[in-house]
Amino acid sequence: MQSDLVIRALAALAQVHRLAAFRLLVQAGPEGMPAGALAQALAVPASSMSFHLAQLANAGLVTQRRHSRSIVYSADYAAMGGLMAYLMENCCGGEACVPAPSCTPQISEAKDVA
Amino acid sequence: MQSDLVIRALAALAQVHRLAAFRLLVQAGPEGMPAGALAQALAVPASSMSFHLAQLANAGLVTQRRHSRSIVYSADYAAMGGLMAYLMENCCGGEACVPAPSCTPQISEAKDVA
DNA sequence: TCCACATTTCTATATTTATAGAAATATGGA
DNA sequence: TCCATATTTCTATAAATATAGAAATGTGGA
Repeated sequence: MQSDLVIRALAALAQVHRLAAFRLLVQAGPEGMPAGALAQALAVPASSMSFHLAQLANAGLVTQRRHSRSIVYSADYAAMGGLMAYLMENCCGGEACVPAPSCTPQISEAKDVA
Repeated sequence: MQSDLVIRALAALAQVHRLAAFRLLVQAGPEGMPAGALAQALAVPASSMSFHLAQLANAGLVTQRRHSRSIVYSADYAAMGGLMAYLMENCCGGEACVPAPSCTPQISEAKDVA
């Protein structure tokens, strides 16, 4: 993960609605949630939610796939791990640091994660 | 760590100079670096560097202490850990997740970390 | 084909953030 | 006390971002 992407990822997360949406997706797991459900959960107009989801996607933090009329978003766990790794890099000059974390869920029934 | 602080921390890191400065501080360890050295390392005017450092401090990501004429900044490792923990919270619905990382350096000679 | 639904793209406006020079503040030494 | 250094605060300007209505797009059912 390079600097520019990291900046975009951090900027994407540094906004109330996007942070909330991302966390909902993180907690939802690989199955994800449709845009409308996110908009409703956060009480944000559809067009605004779309704007925010586009930024999360642009930063590589979420993926999207169409499921019938809905567009379902899922958190990209690898991207999240990469972001953390970048922030921790060479922590304390490389001494006594915990290795970068990762969250790799066992894919249960949602194998079609785009 | 609560939502508002997390937003501020993410926003603080989502800027080239601040991300670079923070990473320099992370790598510098508890000893930290004076504002001037950071400004020089990043080729940024002193007033701009000061502006950016103030935001990192406001987000709780760095601490500052005066050392003679210089003001020395250090990364706050606990804050960084807290930020990561927040992002990972309830990852995958709480299943099969790595515990939140932390970087707790063994304080060598810099015991005066404000 | 026509219509309802889910979402996005377009648009304009309001708000926030970055930038860096100049002036102000604090520290230490001559 | 006076001066040089290190940094911050003040200021104005430039640039990026958030907001949400309205219109456009894609999907599926009657």
